Amino acid sequence: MNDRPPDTGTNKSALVLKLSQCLDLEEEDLRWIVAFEGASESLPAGTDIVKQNGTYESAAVLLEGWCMKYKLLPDGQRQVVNFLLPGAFIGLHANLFQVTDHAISTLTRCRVSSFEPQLVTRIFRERPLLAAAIVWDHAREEALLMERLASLGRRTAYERLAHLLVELAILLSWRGQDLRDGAPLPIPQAVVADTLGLSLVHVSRTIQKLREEGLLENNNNHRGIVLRDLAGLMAVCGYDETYLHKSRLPEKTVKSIGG
Amino acid sequence: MNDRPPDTGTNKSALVLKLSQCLDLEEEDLRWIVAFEGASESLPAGTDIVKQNGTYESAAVLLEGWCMKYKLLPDGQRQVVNFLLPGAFIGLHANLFQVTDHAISTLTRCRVSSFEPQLVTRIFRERPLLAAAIVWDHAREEALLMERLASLGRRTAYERLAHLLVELAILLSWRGQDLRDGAPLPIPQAVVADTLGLSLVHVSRTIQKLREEGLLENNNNHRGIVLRDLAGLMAVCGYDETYLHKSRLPEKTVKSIGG
DNA sequence: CGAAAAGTTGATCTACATCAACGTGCGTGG
DNA sequence: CCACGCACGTTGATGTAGATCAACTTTTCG
Repeated sequence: MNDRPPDTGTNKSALVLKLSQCLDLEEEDLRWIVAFEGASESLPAGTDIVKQNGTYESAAVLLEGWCMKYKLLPDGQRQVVNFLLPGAFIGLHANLFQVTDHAISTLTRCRVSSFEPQLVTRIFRERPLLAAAIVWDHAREEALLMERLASLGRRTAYERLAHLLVELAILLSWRGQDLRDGAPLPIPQAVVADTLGLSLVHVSRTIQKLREEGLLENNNNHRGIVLRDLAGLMAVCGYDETYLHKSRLPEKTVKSIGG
Repeated sequence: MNDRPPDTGTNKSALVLKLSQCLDLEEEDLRWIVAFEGASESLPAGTDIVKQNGTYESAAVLLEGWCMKYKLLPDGQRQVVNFLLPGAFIGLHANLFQVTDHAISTLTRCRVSSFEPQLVTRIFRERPLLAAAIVWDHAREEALLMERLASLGRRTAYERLAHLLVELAILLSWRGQDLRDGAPLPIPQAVVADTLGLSLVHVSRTIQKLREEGLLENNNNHRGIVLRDLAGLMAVCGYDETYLHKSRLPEKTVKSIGG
């Protein structure tokens, strides 16, 4: 799963860590990225960062903690679209759209640092290779979304849950964290339900089942999901990580832009 | 639904038509776009344009006809991700990823014109405002995907179908076509099923129901879906078109890039 | 310590899947 | 031009994954 030894990410910023996955950042790129990570702000769990049908105030980078991006339907139901991990952009669409079609809120205490949306447009004008890295990141987000769609459309509850957990475990492992070390997911079951298109009750039962199969830890303190058998979970859902696109920008793209 | 009189699109290319939605294209932009639409090729219905787990050969623009983008799961099931209408890019990710995580094939006879993927990177370097328009288009695709996810996660079969039909009707109306004029959708029910995460049989029954309600045409020749009452369909699913982002690039973005 | 958030469990219900057979229209080749 | 075959669609009977309703723990936190 990991070709290269995981970077613990203690010195590098999460954003640098992420963008480094697709190309070798130069000194100047790092200077640009520093501008993203200026003054940071700490937000408690349950804070709304972006409100649906609102306007984009500012853009930000998530430095620490977990967020979720979700949509509210007219009848009050909620669909969680994805989870934001450190290094994720928040509200990057500020440059593209006037009105938000989704909401974002924190799942844990978070550190975020906001920046002027114009910063991105300047990168587009002055640093096209770094712009490509941002587009690359965006395209990968979309790839995750497509896979989630396939889950909701064609997988059973059992498979969906396993698939989600494997995905998160892999994404975290890229950041040097490891869910197999007994760290619980900071996601309440109600949120899992709204992510996978299931009812809260059925999520609870499905987790039970995964615990009985020995795939999840049998935690007595009834709180949080703890992985136990990653390979088993992957087998359950026929996990294929192609869609994560763990690969660098093609050489010819870099050449063609960066010259 | 339509603020501006619909452009019939007979003179302008579909791609120009689409990108014009977000900004006023200049002469030079048009020259770049012409490069996308060089020699065109005609493909019969049912042609695979992009194969899953393959490599990106070339990129293309869809000039005429309908395509679908879909994923195949390990167990052979299929999830349709979205439909491509004239003006859509095909395989634009060639610049970003090595391996495809989805497939694309034609639903009708199509005209496509392929171009060197490098063309896009050159636009990124030399014509950032046009690059922004391409990113804008990509972001809008993602917005549709999010809404589809919400459908699969939280809407009933009846609502899902209505929502899909309204969405397609609106997208077509932007191109000057109108589904209410009795034109049938070129989408077989099996494909609708794989789009909405339903079984073929249930799609058939759900269509029946919409016909009984007078929302769809009661076509006797048992082929194709024909709209009848668009407002009724919108009411059924609580349609909110915010996510279509029918708005131009914000002025400050244009200024900030285009100077 | 009390209240609210999070999770569990059981009973019942239903939207949708599955299985199976049949109708309809279209294209192709003889 | 007819006949065969196939893609597409319909219909009915039955099965089931997951929703819903409701009561009850357990944990967290003010």
